[in-house]
Amino acid sequence: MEPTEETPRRVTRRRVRTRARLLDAAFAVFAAKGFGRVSIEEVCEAAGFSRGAFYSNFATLDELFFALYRDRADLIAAQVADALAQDGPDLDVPAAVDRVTEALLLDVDWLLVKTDFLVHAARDPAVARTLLDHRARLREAVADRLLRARGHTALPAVLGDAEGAAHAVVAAYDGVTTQLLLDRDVEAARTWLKQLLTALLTDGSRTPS
Amino acid sequence: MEPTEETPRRVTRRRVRTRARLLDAAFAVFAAKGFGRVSIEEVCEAAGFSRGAFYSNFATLDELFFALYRDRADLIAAQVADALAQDGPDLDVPAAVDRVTEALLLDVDWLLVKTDFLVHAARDPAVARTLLDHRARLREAVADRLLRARGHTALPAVLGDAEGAAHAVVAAYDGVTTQLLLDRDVEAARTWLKQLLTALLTDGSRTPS
DNA sequence: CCATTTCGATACACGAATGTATCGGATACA
DNA sequence: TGTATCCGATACATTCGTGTATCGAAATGG
Repeated sequence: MEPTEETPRRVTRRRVRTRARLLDAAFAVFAAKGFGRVSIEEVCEAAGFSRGAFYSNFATLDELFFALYRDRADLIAAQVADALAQDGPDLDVPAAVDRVTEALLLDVDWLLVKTDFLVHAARDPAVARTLLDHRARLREAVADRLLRARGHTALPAVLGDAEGAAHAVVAAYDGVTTQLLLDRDVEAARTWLKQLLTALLTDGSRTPS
Repeated sequence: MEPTEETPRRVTRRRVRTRARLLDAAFAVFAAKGFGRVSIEEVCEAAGFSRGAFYSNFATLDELFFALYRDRADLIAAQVADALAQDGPDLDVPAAVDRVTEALLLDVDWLLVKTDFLVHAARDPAVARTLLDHRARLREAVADRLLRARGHTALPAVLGDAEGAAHAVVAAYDGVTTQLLLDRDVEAARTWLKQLLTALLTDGSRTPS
């Protein structure tokens, strides 16, 4: 199953542009109808192409989906890394929590597609491994950040080391995401996530604001 | 769109049995392949029926899916309610946490189907409302339970009232579920959920065991 | 035990989506 | 600008799933 690079065929400008247009259109269509209910033709139509364009760039809809996820996930990961590294080596956790929250809960459409991908991965061990790796990297970044903040803010309490705390952060994010998918209230989700993270990352004996 | 009960047609024994067999088969097939990738015929084949049986009992695959979710969700809800009401009016939270955790994270297949349903609901406001109601009831049960335990165990710290704490419990459950779908490690998920809930529901200044 | 109703199997027609093969126009490069 | 290559459109064959109509058998109730 080698998807896209067997013979490293010459990448023309036109090719990358149509590929990008296909991916963008696919994102919109997937978000609107769900991966399971989308046909190749719908994606092409949304992109303003015929199926010929699709088969010239991808072998199957799954392959496109995978590429789509990969691109966007990398983008989000970069944004989060940015938000984490924003301030200098010394800092307070609450501010970082704010920034990360904004970055993570930006776009409901992305959450929809991401969840579709999760469902996909849950039944394909190879895909699952990819997703697990992404998550592990995210946790690592968070853990590093928490270690850097050690001493400035109260340490997590019952969760063990920084790695455990990072695990909790990701779990909180996933949990809030689920609710957000149902009620579509981004603002509520953000404040709620901030609250949860605060509860998890600061000593319970100290009540903030 | 009246699904099953227009004329309250006589429910024969045979009918309920085949309906049950169809639902069971559907559960297995949905869990294995995902709702989006399953055809009516596959379900019938798995149940040992022909498509005639299906169309005699359901109008569409969505309708079957909905019925399936409803049945199982009610069942789980009852189990959780049981686990919550288990001990008398006085009690410690940790024990309840243990029991609820066992009830909630029992079967990965169910989590798979439930997530499929979530994806479904995320794009259909009517279905979303149903799911939100389920979740609201669950939260309510948890909140009641927490209120009953008030005074016996340290109150939640930064989450506000019992309702807020219940919200956090559900979020933790959802978060752990996501990870479990990927690594399929039920035991790890259980201990991890217990840990999270403990962190959320007990005063952070007290380190358990 | 018979008559009637109900249920599920079978057969058929239809529509939708897929994949492929071919062709014409655009693009890159000299 | 000319030419060779690449790419996307079009047309076609095929498969797959759906929905319906009909029929025989089993179950129900008197």
